[in-house]
Amino acid sequence: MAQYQAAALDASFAALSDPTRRGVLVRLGRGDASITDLATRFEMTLTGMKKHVGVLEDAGLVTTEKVGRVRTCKLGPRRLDTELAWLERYRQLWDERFDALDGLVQDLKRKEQHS
Amino acid sequence: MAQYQAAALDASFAALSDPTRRGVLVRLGRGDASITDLATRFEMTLTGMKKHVGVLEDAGLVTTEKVGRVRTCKLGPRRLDTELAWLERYRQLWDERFDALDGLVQDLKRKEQHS
DNA sequence: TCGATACTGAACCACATGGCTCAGTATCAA
DNA sequence: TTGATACTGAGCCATGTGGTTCAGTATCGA
Repeated sequence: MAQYQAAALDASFAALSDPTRRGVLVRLGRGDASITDLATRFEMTLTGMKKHVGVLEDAGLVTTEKVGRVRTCKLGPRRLDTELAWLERYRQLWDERFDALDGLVQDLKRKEQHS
Repeated sequence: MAQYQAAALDASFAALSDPTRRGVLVRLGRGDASITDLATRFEMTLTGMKKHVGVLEDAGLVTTEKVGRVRTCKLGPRRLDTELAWLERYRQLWDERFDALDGLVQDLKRKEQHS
C-alpha cells in the first residue's frame, strides 16, 4: 500500500521543492488566477509559468480550466495530507531515535560512575 | 524571514522527493548505518548510495562520521519542523479556500431560488 | 475585419540528478 | 606484508529542470 503512494510523494515533494511553485500555491490559496496573472507576479514568461503550473497539475496540487483565451488555475483536490502524514511519521521516528540515544547516554554515564 | 527558510525548504523537499532517500531516513530512524549497510539494503552501488547520503547531509537531514574505514550515518539535527509548518499552513489556506467556495455556492443557490 | 491579448508548442541552453564503472586510497586482520 | 574491506573521486550517460525565444493559434473587442 505504501508503494502506491510513493510516486505521489515523489511528485508532490518535487513540486514543493521550488520556491516559485510554493509561491504559486500560496497565491492560489487567496484566489484563482490566470497564467498571465501568475507570470506577471512572479516575473516570468508565460511559457515558463505554464511549465510550473504543469508540474503542479501533474502532482495534483492545481487544476486548470481554459475558458476562451484564458486558462484559470485553482488549487487542486490534494490537500497534502499524505505528505503531512509522512512528515509526522518521520518526526515520530526522529523523537524515538533521540530518546533512545538519550537512554544510551544515561546508561553510559551510570556505568562510568560505577567503574 | 520567510526568505531565509526558502533555500532550506528547497533542499529538504528535493531530498524527500526520492523514494530511496525517504527509505534511508526511515532506516536511520531504526538505528545508525554505514554506507555499505544502506547500499546493500537498497540494492545500489556504494557510490550511488554515497550520493544520496550527500544530498540528505546537505539538506541537514543526516549527519555522518567516518571512523577508520567506516562512515556511519545517523539522523541529522533537523526534525522537518519547518517543512511540517509549511504544509500545515498550506492545508489551512486550502481549507479556507474551499470554505470560501462553499460559501459562494450557497450564495448562488440562494439567489437561484429567489429568481 | 483587424489588432491586441492569452496561451501553446517546439526547440534550445546550462546545469542538476540518479544511476553506473573504474581506478584509486586507507584501514583492518591474519 | 598482504589481501580483503570500505570508502572516495572522477567521469560517463540518459534524463529532467528551470528558464528562455520564437513562431504559431485562438479568442476578444472595437
